[in-house]
Amino acid sequence: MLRLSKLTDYAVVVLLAMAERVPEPASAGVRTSPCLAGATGVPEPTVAKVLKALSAAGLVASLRGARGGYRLMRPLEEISVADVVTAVDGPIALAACIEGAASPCEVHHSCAAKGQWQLVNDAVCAALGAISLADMREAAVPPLLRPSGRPVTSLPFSQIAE
Amino acid sequence: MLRLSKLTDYAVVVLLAMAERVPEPASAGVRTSPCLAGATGVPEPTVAKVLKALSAAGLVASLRGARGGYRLMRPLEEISVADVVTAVDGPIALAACIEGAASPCEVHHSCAAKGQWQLVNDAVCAALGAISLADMREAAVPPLLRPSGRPVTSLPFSQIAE
DNA sequence: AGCAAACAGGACTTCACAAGTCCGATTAGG
DNA sequence: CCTAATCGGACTTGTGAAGTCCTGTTTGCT
Ligand code: SF4
Ligand code: SF4
Repeated sequence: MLRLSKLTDYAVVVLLAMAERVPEPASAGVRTSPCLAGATGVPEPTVAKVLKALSAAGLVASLRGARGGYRLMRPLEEISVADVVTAVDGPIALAACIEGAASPCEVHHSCAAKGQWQLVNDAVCAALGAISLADMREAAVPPLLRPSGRPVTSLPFSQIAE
Repeated sequence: MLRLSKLTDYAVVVLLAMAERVPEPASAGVRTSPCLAGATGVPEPTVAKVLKALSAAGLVASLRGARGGYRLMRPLEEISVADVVTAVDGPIALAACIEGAASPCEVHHSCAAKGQWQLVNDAVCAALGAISLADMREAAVPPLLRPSGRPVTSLPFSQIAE
């Protein structure tokens, strides 16, 4: 069905919630896991898990100890969907012969399309990297699809790959 | 990991194998399941399963009876990756709030990004629909990515949706 | 007419990954 | 120095894909 992980979906929701609501400026945008859980409706442990992956990827910073929490580092205009996907679900590798090792595809020796998925993979990465979270937030879906050639964030592929 | 179904991968491999090798022109390009299994290295039952899905979607035609087999209907210049994905894995629906029902997303009532995935979904559909199997075959991956604005097949979205 | 080859369709079993849950380590605060 | 609140990682469970198999139907060949 080509569905991305539900964790990734929740990650976007949580990030949008983090940026949207800043009622207490005293904390400088620091939000705790239960706070975000209550704001989004996602169960707390799941939110915590998502935040862990995001902090490991460097998208959000974690402040430990009492009065701690999470704080997003970059404005969400500079966070692409590809960043969130790679942070939560790992690198984007549609087939088994891209670079996501551990499964050398048991028929790779007699496969005519061995490295050809790279083209599709790059196209998907570009499509996901061209959409920022800010676009998703204010997306009233104006046309049916934008001209598809406008790189909103235009982040290099090396960043996506790693 | 954002991996597409392995069946989809095999479907592309099988389609390429069907088009590539035509040693006996007497059959007009008709290939049997065990023949394709031997040519690709994929186990026969899996090949049969893939072919069934492809014939159900109308990408290949099936000739029953002895001396039967499968024959691809369109030249693979006119078959996009999105067609194969939708034929094998069903419609492309990244999140649970696109149109792939059966799972209304238990937090949809308090989700700020309810319909925003549609933008990303359309972008992915466009990216997958702009690449044909012929592009994959002769893809020596010339640059790193093509200008991303050239619709190779330019099939309408309605075809992707259904 | 009878037989063999090949597809159609479904059901079943197996298994890996994701989803969700839990408790321990760490740190700011009092 | 102690407490409290939080992050961090490890664990258990469930769902869905992947793969296999079987039976019925159709067609060509002998
Ligand atoms: S394209 Fe070929 S080698 Fe690559 S994962 Fe698919 S079957 Fe394996
Ligand atoms: S975007 Fe919101 S409503 Fe849509 S699937 Fe994700 S959590 Fe559910």
